[in-house]
Amino acid sequence: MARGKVQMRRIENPVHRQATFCKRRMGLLKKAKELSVLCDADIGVVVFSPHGKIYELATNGNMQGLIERYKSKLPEAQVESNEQNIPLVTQQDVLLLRQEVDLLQNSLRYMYGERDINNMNLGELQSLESNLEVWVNNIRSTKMQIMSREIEMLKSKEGILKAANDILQERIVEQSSILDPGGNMMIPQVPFQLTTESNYYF
Amino acid sequence: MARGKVQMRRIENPVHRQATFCKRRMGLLKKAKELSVLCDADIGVVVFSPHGKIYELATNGNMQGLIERYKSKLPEAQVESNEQNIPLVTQQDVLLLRQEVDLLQNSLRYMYGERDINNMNLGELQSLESNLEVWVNNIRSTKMQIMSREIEMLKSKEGILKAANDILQERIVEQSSILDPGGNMMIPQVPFQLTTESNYYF
DNA sequence: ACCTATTTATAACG
DNA sequence: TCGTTATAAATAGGT
Repeated sequence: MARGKVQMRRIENPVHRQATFCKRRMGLLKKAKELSVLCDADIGVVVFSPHGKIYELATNGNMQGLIERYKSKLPEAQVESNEQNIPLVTQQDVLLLRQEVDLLQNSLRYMYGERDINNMNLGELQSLESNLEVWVNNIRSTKMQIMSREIEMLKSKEGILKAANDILQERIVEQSSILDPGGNMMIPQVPFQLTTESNYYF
Repeated sequence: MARGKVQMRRIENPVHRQATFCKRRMGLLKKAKELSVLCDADIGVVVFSPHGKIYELATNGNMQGLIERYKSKLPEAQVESNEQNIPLVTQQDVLLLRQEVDLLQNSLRYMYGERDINNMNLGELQSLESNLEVWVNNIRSTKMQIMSREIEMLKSKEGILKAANDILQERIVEQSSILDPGGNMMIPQVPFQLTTESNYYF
């Protein structure tokens, strides 16, 4: 895909093949994560390298759950397997339970992981905690931005009002010199109140 | 990835989300096929849409086979934990879990209901921030509970092991005085290794 | 592992 | 969903 189109067949050079495997494997998992996040989907990916090594991704953090969900949604799989003689009632009950669990997991996604106190996973909690902290930090920085913006706006408002005030003052001085050429009347020297006039300028 | 960078979070507009889901799903499966062909790897991909529809790819044409292969390569710890711990879930655990679930769902609903941090006002941000902080604190206290429990367990384990060790030592002294009444033989004074014996007590 | 020229994927729009 | 196109991302080949 770069520096030359690639033919869609097995790369014969083992070094090239290994390098491409590494790069594209990472790309594939990244794409899977992105699809999951953007579109609210649960995704499982398993990659077996030619040497048998496993690379996997389960966007809900639990491949077993995905596999069971997969099996439960595929009628053919059960017909195919040798478990036809197991009582149907039990099977259906299990399926219903699984679906319920899946729904819960779907709603909770990443912060899920502490279903059994005896079996809680510290690592998952840790990761959830830091995710939330990133989230809180984002909110705080957004708040800062909003407040900065308001401050900027108020400052510029202040500048404009001051200028308007100056103009009004001048005009008053003009008018009073016309009405009272001798300058004997008392003219208030304080600026006009700003709060009322400000609405005309915004 | 085109006509504008995309933020890595759930697409809120349902129409856009569906369109993106369709395109990216196809892209993901294509990438998986390519990796498989180019690098001679076996790959399984399962995608659950938010509405529960399944899209899948198994490069060897047989997802069941890939699943079996996946399971056979896993450390048995997971299978073991699944089968052992399900019976241990108590009513209390379920209640606690439900409460936790409610809290999480409320936070989530609040978040997603507001679409996007950038469109929230200061008051909403403030409220969301404190919700998240409650959440983080709950997680921290849960972590503390887990760790306390582990510490308790390790301590009691230690006590039992020490007692067992003492008993074993006594027995050795008895035996050696029978075998060697004169006390001329060298008797090792170090305790037996605990790691092996401990398995009999747990 | 890092660097870019290029190919691919895809967001926005109709 | 399908087509188009401008642009972001992935990555092949090289160092």
